[in-house]
Amino acid sequence: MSDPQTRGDEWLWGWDPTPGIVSVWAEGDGIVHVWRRVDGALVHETARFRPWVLARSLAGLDARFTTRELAGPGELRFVVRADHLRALPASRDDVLALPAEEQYLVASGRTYFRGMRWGDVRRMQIDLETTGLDPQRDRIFLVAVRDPDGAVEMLEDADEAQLIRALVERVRAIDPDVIENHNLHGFDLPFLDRRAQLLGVPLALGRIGHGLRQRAARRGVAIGADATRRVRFVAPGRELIDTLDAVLRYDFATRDLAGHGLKGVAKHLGLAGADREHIRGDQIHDVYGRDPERVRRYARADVEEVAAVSRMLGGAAFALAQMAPRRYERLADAGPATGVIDPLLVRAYLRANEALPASTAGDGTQHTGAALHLFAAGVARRVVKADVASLYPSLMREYRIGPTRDRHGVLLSLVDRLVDQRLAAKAAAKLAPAGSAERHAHEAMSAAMKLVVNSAYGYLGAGGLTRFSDVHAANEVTRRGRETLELMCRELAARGVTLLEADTDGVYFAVPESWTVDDERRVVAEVAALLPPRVHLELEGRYAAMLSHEPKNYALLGYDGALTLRGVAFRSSRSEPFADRFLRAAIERLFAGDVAGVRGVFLATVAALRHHELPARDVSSRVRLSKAPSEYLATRESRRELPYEAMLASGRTTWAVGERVRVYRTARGTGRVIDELDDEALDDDARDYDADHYVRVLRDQYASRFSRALAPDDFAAVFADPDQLSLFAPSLAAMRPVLTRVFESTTATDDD
DNA sequence: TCATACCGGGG
DNA sequence: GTGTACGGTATGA
Repeated sequence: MSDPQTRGDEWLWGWDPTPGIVSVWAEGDGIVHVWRRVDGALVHETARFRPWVLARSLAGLDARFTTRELAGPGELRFVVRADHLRALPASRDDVLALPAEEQYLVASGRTYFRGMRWGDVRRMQIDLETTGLDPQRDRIFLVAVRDPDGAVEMLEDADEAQLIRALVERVRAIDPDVIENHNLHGFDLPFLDRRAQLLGVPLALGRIGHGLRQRAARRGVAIGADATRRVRFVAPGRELIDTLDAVLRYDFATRDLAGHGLKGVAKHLGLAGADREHIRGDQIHDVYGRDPERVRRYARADVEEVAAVSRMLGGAAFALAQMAPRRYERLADAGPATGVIDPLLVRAYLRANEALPASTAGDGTQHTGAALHLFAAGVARRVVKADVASLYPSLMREYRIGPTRDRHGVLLSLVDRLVDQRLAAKAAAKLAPAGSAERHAHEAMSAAMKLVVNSAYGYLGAGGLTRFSDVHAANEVTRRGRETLELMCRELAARGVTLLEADTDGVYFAVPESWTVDDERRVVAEVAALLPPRVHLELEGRYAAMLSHEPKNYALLGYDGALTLRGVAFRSSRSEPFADRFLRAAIERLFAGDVAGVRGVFLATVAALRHHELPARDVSSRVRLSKAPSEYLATRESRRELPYEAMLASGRTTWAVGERVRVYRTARGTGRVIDELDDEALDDDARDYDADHYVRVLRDQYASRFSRALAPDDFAAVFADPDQLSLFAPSLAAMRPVLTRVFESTTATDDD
């Protein structure tokens, strides 16, 4: 038995040093194909392995099997082997049967990409341009391909079958380890597969075999009639990577993306060219007919942006594949708990010759969530946000909270190691030159480690899904979390701050007028010193003012004047443009202490509505049509609904379910549709909207966001009808925003 | 009004 | 032989 240090390393990285594995493929027959990059060249090796499963008992099993009994109290204690996977039982409650290539990786201790850098992997990008989104009806007319060295080529052919053959030929000639695109698994591959099938063209995109295989995947596409069965495609010998998965993971950590589409993401990350060609999706084929060069520029930009997004964000999955015993493409879309941590634990227990627990449904214990407090509502000045980074994993490490059935403490060992090695990776990244491959590699490793560390708590709470899940341990983590948050709040309050809102791992508070930045830092540091050593409280942000409305619904004013609105009360895609502008302008006045100014904004908005000074677009809202025309007509007599009435009144009698339109209410009580795409429509703007209705909307749905910020009488005066202006005008100048303490507001949020 | 189910993307 | 989260929106009772 090896020493604890080595053992812990093996749990995290495996043990077999074979370098350069870029793809693994195994069937049930005990033959495994391994493709490796050796000094840049591709080597294809095959090896034998004996398929195996873990079983609770040997009852009913044939004498042809070989078996081995594992130690410890776990239920899954017999390793059963056979010449072919077919002869072994499939996965069920009392049997663990991994996919064939994972059996090989777990047993051998090999992983992908040892000794490789992210840039060493040969990655090709492909992007289909089609006449529409439905492969049953639409067709492919162009494919952009980018080879691993950056050369871009357009494949075009009016004969779609020829076009698909040309694509397959290019893939085989370039022979990449990885094929990438944005939404590859959600669009390109299913579309390509369907078209190839309809046209009878073999889709031999892999390194062996003649067509694509499928694997079950929650976030795959529905194939055939059974919509509950979702799959992703597999090309043996290559890894099919969807940059959308990398983007989702990235945004999960940073939460700074407005959307996950390729164009927006590339722009956000600074990867888009200044003259990037844009064409609206439904016009691409039309434009191709008139101006094919433009579509080529567009498709070229797509594959180049995919390559750039992948280079920047794809390193994290690459790093995960150096740790966990699964195919790279599965680690790229796996959930971190079931998809990364569980395989690591399985490998660790088998390495220790230790039996695994059977999956259990849990004992019915409820999972309790984090704490959420609203202490005060209204307007506060000099606001500080302090929070604990990675609170839950820190608590798990501090109090040694792990799954009861994890006798060897593998999960905590993994978390300890990952936290330490992540700090090392972060430090190494800082030392490497900006933009260098080394820095990228260290940052990617750090991102991958963070992903796993932060999901360790989720692993505990995922009752039934993860092998070692333990709701009691998860509850102990959240209990410690609530305790920590309460301690933070109590100690901050004792140092003279005004608590505003606290949620899970962070707290907003206001400091006295006389305080300097150093005073703010000092109290945070003092309170941080009272927390357990591994729990690090930090000053996360400073704001000039905060309008606290409801839990998780607030507005913040930065010291740079930037206004941030959070929560449904302040931002909604359905809100009318005039109302959005009203909210921002009025909140700005409020933060300036200018209550008369708030009324001014209100009065100006009311007047603009009543005098029809605003274009109809400003009062319109974006809605989704969820009923088909026939559906709506069936219920129209009993219940009239504005969006559909607006469509009918605008002469639109047909529409597609799911279509989004801008509508507004007209004075005659029906509605009208605004053509969003047609800027000219502004010119013949009838401005026939129902002004009184929109004044009511303004007062009831938007002015109400100020109810906590003003004393009740003041609130009534500020948002009173314009006719009453003279009554209240003299007192407006004396009014001040208020902050009110809220009592009994503590909740433990329910999550599951 | 409130709870819950579903979506995010691609042409 | 699969399973994130999160915040928003659309839906049903």
